[in-house]
Amino acid sequence: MANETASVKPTEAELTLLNILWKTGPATVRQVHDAVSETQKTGYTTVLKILQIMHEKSLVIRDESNRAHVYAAANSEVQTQSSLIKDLIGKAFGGSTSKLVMRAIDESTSKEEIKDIRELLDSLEK
Amino acid sequence: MANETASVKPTEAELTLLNILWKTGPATVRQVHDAVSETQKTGYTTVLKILQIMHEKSLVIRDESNRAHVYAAANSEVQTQSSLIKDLIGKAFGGSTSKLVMRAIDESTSKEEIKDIRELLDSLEK
DNA sequence: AGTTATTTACGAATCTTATCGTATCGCTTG
DNA sequence: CAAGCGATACGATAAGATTCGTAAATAACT
Repeated sequence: MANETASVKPTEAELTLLNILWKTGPATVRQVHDAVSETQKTGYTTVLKILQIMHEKSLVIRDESNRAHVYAAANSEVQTQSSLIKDLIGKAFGGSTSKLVMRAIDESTSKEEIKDIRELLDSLEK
Repeated sequence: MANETASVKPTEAELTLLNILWKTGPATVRQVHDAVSETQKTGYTTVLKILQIMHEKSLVIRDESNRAHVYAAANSEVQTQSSLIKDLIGKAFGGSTSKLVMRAIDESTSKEEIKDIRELLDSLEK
């Protein structure tokens, strides 16, 4: 029972490319490469290869109707974030969401952020 | 400037062993292997090897005074959890703690956990 | 002491990630 | 049409993770 949708965990390099795709929307290899090049030095074919592998894993979908294929993230940013968090909660927090949250929030969390979180709690309890 | 202390990110298998060491305290390879065997089938030498590698990476310390070396986690569970969360926040949440927290808390979070989190927020605002 | 059991050390085999070079394909343009 | 440019495909390489078998060392037992 191979999972076709949300189960594949992106690697670090893959997550970098996904972040770009979520931000810019569907993009060609060149566009992704240009974007990633602003912060890293990575070869064009490296980006191409990673996108091809991501396509095999169904982490991205691609439109091949033009010569330059257009790639897009297969899952939403929210979906992926949720799955990454669940993974971490399971592996490092004994399955306890509150433990993770308590560890995430610390002195450096701003009052603004605390307010946001409190409002979320309020809305959940209804 | 190689980091001697908190910077090495444990792999999945390593995290499994760390969880055991945090729970039981310092332990021999056999004890760790017995513990891990309750939920997985893993060879004794596999556990040994991973612990040796973790020792090279300074993820664990070991006492070699007896024939059966005694391993212990080099960093506390809290330290490691914090560092794993920071890592995830940086890579998948654009550096925003509140985004992570809001994604972590969902319908499945129990009232009990929500209460715990709320108390933490209260204590932080003082 | 000699045999057995336990442990560490070493290294091989496999898999995955990450990175690129080279080849090739298909347009575009002179 | 031929040459060149921009793209994909393919394969090679190197490093890290994971697994385990075998050998060697040490302790324990009869």
